[in-house]
Amino acid sequence: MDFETVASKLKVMGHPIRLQILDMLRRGETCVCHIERALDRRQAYVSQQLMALRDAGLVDSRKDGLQVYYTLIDEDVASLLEVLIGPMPSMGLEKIDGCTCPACSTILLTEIP
Amino acid sequence: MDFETVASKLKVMGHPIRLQILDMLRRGETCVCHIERALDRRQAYVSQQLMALRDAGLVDSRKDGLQVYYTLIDEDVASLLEVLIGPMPSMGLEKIDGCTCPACSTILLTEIP
DNA sequence: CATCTATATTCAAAAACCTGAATATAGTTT
DNA sequence: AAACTATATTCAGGTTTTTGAATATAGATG
Repeated sequence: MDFETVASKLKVMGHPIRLQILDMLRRGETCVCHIERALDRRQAYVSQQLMALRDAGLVDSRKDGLQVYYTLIDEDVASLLEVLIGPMPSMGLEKIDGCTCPACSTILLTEIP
Repeated sequence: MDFETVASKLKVMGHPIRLQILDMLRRGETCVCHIERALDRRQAYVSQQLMALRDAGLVDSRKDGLQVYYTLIDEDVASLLEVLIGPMPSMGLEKIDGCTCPACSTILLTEIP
């Protein structure tokens, strides 16, 4: 892997929102709506950053019904984040209210008696 | 260390020439003339990139006579390069002919009988 | 001290990036 | 099929990066 390639990977990562998205993805596959809520950014904006990450080959996406789920596919990213940010936050996705994705609505249902 | 800070560090590293300079510095303290030759870039250009690295707090410089020597001071950088580029190239500076720095001229002298 | 050498800084124009706004698409539900 | 929902894409502007050219500085040397 030449310097040019490595540099462009670092460049894509060198953006606060994209970095935070990558950090979220460490927990595992995450849908767009979830990222949107967690970061409190408009949908189009999040989607743009996800596109950048996809174009750079750092993440991949999978469609399931209306939701689109993103995953880390670049092996270096996790190692880099480990160095820079520390160990991965607890495994599994954190629930966010206001988020309507399947993962989040599961507990919302159980919480409404 | 927040995402903003980490992102700006990655951003500075996300540049092919700066990345290559950082890679060179893994071998140890290196003078500007040496970097200049190794990368075959004009002096002013190299100096500009060194300034960027200095401003970002990744390297430090020390003046000795006419030469200025640069060193890695950010601990993360070495780890990141290890992940991205692989193990550090053989320790100690590689000699370059045409380079007039003390380290290089030592052998040049011994080579001229 | 005049000059040379190694390095640093300033400036400006072109290129690239960032992001908001508007709009498009694909799947879902009624 | 019409309306809705989640996500994607396009476009345009403003700002920042990038890099070449010119110039400045600090230390060495004659």
